Amino acid sequence: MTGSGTTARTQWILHVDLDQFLASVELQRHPELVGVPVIVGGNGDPTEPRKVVTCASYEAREFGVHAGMPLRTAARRCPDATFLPSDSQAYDAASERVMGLLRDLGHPVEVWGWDEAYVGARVDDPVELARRVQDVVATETGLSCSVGISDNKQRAKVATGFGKPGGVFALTEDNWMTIMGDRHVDALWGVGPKTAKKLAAMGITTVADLAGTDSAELTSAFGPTTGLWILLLAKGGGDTAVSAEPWVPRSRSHVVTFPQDLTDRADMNSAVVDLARRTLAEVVEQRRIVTRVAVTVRTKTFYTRTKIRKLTTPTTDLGPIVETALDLLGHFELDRPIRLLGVRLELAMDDVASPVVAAGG
DNA sequence: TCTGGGGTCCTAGGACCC
DNA sequence: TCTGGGGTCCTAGGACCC
Repeated sequence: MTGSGTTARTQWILHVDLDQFLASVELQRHPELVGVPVIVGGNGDPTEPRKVVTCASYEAREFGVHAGMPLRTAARRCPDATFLPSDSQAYDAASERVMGLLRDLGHPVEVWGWDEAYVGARVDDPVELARRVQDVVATETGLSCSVGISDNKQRAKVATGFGKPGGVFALTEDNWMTIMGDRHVDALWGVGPKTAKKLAAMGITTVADLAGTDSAELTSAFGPTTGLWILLLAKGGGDTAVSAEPWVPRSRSHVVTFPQDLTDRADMNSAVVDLARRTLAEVVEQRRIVTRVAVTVRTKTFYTRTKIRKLTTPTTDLGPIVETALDLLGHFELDRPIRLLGVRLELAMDDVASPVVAAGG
């Protein structure tokens, strides 16, 4: 395919991550808030219990506010912050615009949620491309993004962290171990607190430690897939494929945390029916078929369990889905106050209608 | 001022069949 | 009669991520 004069260029992977995405979208609508702490979450009421921060602006982060923190804690830490309700439609629209701009660059784009995407590109100068991405996004949308550069997704993602906010950073074979070797294993994308603790018990605390561990030791502790995977991550490896194919969801779910715990069985039933109905409506809209139904229960003490059952026949009918969900609910001990209920519908992956091939791009 | 919501993937173990 | 072992399907639970 490629002659010696035009040897295949490196396939670079750029990880594009929008900075403080939700807060930035809000700042565009409320320019008077630029430069002051902004906290997005819940209904925008900082006194509301059982609601958490979805996104904190950099100014709010200075006060120790971060995503996942209860709004009431955030209000205590940063009383002067402006609290705004989460407006998913606005974020959807902003995200679509950005992803469209990325696609217009002519390289495959793999979307990873609202505010992240991978761009795969065989170019000589990935830094130049990264700058161009930032430029186009800033010019067309006013949003700032950080870009990580590498030759696989995981390393590119880690690189982005060094570029935030608004910067570009490349991590490659040449600088990986120099930069990452002494860092704690949880700096790797995919190594969380549990794995880190288990590794620490094995005497492995840094990325370099992990990279130098015998694979047999890791596979016996973590299983054949996970063991080899975290070893690869420590060595700077990862997924090298960027797919522009539209993602086909495996499941659709909704959960609800009640403002006050439920103790009445009839209330629990109606909540589950409502969750199933809403979730199924979205599944049907996507022209998908349900194969399994799962129900999640969380008690007052945060004890959380899920029961799941395969349907005798894949279906889009509400009847058997609700019946299954209620039956699963009935298999829990419901004598304790219930904090959260959830319904997840798992979807048939075969016979998924192929995406319509657009005639005109 | 306790701990949201939406996802994916992997592993373990029991049941069942050959 | 007793025993070994592979393969598959299913559910529960864990871990991680944004």
